[in-house]
Amino acid sequence: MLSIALPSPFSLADTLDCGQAFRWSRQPDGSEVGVVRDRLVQASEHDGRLRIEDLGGVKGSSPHPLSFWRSYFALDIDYAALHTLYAKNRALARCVAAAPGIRVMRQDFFEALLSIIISQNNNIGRIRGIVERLCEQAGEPIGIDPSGTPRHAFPTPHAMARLEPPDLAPIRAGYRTKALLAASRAVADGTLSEAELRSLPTPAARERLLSVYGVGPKVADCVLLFGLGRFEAFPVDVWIRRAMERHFPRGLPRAVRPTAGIAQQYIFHFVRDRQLVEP
DNA sequence: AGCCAGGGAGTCG
DNA sequence: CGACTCCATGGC
Repeated sequence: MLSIALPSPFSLADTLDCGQAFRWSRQPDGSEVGVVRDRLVQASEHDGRLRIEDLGGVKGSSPHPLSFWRSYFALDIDYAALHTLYAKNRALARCVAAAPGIRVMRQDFFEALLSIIISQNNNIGRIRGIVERLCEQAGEPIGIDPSGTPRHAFPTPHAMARLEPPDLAPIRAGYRTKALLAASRAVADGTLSEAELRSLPTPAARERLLSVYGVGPKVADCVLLFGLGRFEAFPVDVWIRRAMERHFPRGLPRAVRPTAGIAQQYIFHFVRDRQLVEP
């Protein structure tokens, strides 16, 4: 079992349940169980520390080391400094006040890409169902979670690429099926390379994403943010904070950059769902 | 029954 | 480019 000292602010529940990830679920005891890459894990927060217990994984995989979790939960990012920056913008300040412990996680690229395609014109409950059925359909089995449900890893691009639309009928993704397969094939055949995207500046990476069928501006920005860790498109680290201050010495402009708007939108939905503000 | 929910593609002017 | 319309599905 791993134990990690948590920076402040941080909220495990808010981070995992705000709609940026779809494979974690809250347990009756308050802990969170989820599938992360090839492993089933249970996480909980106790007086300033994050506890992570590995519950098994696909054959041949091994538990994630502590360094993985630091990156996954963005524990290296100075959110206190970020919140200071956000205080200058009314909308962002409201987001922070509603759920100050949310962190934008670094998730798996391919999982983020397909999950976000699924999320288009959709709602969180149904998104979670489709994602889970997709994993049952095409992902490697892992084992039984504490609630007795069999869990699977997220499908690999190659496993997805050899499917046809009828194969995906059971997941009931509707018209998103075509886009799921197009994106999967683009990744599987190298047309859309994660390594290349990571090597590209954000605007060029966005263009590459937009060239894939079913990927529009919203999905591209979400993939940059959640699947490629482009926090500079979403100004969450100190380096970018400095860059922003250099470009906007008087503070943030009224219109924040597009990707920041996306994260903001996600958090607003979370806030609305919790009925902390008027719809 | 009708509307809509974390969009995007296709088709018109 | 801007303003449509359609696209499956499921919950309210």
